[in-house]
Amino acid sequence: MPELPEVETIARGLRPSLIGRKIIDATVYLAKTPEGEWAEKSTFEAAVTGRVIKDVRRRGKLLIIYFQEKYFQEEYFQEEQRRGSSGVTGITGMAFHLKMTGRLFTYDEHAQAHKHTRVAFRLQNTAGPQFHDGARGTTEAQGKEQASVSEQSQLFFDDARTFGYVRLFSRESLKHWSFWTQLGPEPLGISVDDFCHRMQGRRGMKALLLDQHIIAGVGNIYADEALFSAGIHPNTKGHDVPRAKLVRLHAALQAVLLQSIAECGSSIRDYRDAHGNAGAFQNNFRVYGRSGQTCVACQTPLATAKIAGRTTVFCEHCQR
DNA sequence: AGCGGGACCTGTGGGC
DNA sequence: TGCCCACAGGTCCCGC
Repeated sequence: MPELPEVETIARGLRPSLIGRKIIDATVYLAKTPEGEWAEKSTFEAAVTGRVIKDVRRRGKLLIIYFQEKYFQEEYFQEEQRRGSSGVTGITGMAFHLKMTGRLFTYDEHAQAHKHTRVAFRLQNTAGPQFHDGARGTTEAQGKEQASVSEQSQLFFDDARTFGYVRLFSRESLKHWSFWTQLGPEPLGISVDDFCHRMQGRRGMKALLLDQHIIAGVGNIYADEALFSAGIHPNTKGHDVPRAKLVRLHAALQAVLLQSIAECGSSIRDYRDAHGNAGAFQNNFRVYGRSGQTCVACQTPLATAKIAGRTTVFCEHCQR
């Protein structure tokens, strides 16, 4: 379920507890969870070890952890030299796709991996002078002393249904990751003109909204909610929708996404934010999950159909 | 070209 | 209580 607002909420929650932390080591519990050119268990584990987290961001439904780059870090250079040319140089971050049931939680250092833990990262709080410019004189002994007193924590990637993945990337490898290169623009940043242009395809409106190449980050929940809000039938072909209605949809989509982010996302079954808290936007659903109930606007019973491969709930009276 | 359907998964919940 | 099965859904892929 994590769609744009949920992933955004997770990123915001993780950011303060991850930035500046160093990955002490990682354990891959499910071999298929890492993808891409550094997917093999021991390669993945070696490749993330020693990285310092620079930032946590979102792109579409992807949650991205950026690492500090090696040329800013003498320590990195030494570590990569020690590893030799094992093909793990140049890595700039890792991208998580949570799919339906993926979760990213931070825990204290004593937490144990459990049934659904797919990858676990042990983290060390590296806050200290050795990471400031011109302070590379820190000795190994000082480093060890700091490590022993600094706080440790863990980041777990849990995923009951195992559809989720994590992928290490370098600047170069991103160019060859087609999902990344073909990802459409962010719905919260797209202009009205670009949005209308992109939504004028031959396919049905729901299929267009769900297509990550056209716009990134919209899933079943927010597609249904935005279409209801704009009064558009999910099966209407994009090129048959008048521009005025596409303009309304652009505003409706942004409004529903922003409101959901403000309420920390929607919690249906699995979804929890980085602190294990449920979101509240599910209380604002007007069509999603309301099959058979009446339309909040006209009291007509809501219709349910399989559209673009998804269960779709809509109002036949309000959406045309 | 676009759409439907299958595959990938497992926890949940309704029906009996 | 317990069993069976449909269902949930993001993405890719295949075939019509």
